[in-house]
Amino acid sequence: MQSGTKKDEGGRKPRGRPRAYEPGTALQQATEVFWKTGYAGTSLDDIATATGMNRPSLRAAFGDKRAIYLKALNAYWEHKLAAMHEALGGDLPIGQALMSVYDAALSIYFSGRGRARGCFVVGTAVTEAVHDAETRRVVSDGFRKLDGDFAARLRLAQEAGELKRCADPEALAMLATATMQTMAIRARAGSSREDLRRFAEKAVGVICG
Amino acid sequence: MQSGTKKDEGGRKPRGRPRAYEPGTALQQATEVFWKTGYAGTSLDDIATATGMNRPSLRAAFGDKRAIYLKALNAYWEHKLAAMHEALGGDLPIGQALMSVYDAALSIYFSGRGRARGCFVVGTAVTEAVHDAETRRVVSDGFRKLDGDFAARLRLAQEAGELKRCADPEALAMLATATMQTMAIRARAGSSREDLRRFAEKAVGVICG
DNA sequence: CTTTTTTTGTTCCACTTTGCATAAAAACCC
DNA sequence: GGGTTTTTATGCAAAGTGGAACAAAAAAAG
Repeated sequence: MQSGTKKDEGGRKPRGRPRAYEPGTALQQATEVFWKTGYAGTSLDDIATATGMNRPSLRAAFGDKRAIYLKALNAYWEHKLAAMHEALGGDLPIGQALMSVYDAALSIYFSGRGRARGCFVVGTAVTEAVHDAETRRVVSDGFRKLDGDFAARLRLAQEAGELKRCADPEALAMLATATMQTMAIRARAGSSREDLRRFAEKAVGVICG
Repeated sequence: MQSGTKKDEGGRKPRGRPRAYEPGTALQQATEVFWKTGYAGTSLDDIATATGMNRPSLRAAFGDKRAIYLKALNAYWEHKLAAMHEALGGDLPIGQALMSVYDAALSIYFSGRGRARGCFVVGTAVTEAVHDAETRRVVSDGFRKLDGDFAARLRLAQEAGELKRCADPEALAMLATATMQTMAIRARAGSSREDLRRFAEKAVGVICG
């Protein structure tokens, strides 16, 4: 059944009629729709239109609407956390490392055509988190990881003498996450990318101050 | 038509059959439902059940679904901003003033029965803000006012010597708003009230630091 | 070429949702 | 009490939504 990719990587093609879509691309297109109009505001017809698939194919590929959303949510977190991790990973000074994180975040928040959609999690999953336990778990796990990545990097900076001895890396990490979240919210509320970047610079100043 | 309250405050009762509901209460009950399941996730039947009204009465009283939501959103902002303003207004030291703001926010985020719903704006309106211009305007106006209130109070603190001379009140104000927003998000994602309050104390320490 | 396998595309069904139309009810005014 | 006004309550029609059934299509395997 849901055996993931049935593509035979060894060159041998699978047996039946070939798929008219690419699962990864289709999930990405589904994500775009959810991202813009939210989980409840998106219908399967909307997703079918966006992917070029029809509903039975959608169901066969990803399951029902909630399953599609959860797959989109997990894929988004994976992508986003990888981008954050990479931006934090270089050997830049802590302030520049944080700014590269926020620049990466802005690239995501202002991606796609049309109005900025901010963060997929903040903009859509947080709404569902109250009444959907699985979504709530995925959301909180993701933010926990984000806090953890920031905290680890900030501890490193503190050991390197870039931060005050009395600073609390865990608290600063949550503020770093908060900065990212407020940028996501404000992007969705209409703030310009330039304004948000200026704010990020000031926030980094306070955090590293 | 939509002349607002038709109640004759002078004691004389209005002409027709009396209303079986109180508009303010009904709007509050509608807010509760939207707060929990979001705009798109709430049907008029849900609202009718929550208010005890039937749909035609709902329509006559508040208009269609979007109109009900916008009224709920405006009423929420009014209440929330008043609470924030009042918490900031006392003559407490800046750190305590900020904490009383966050305590007031937590009271709202953890109000009602069942799981914490966080902030109505962050939890529901932000989702709609991308594709609904009016919602987007109301959301951004509210956050702008919040930033402004924080900034005014922080400027006062700076003049009183409670903050460093080099501090940037506008930037700190946005961080103060960000702190509130992250608390709203984390409340909805399942964080405990105690954890959030501890985080608020640390955030205040950084902001006033 | 036929069979088998897998996906596609059409169609249908049950349910929900919204808006409206219309009747019934409850109050005041004469 | 009868008429007027305003609200409540019931019901209906049209559109939307999610799910599933089924035949057609496309490819490999024999």
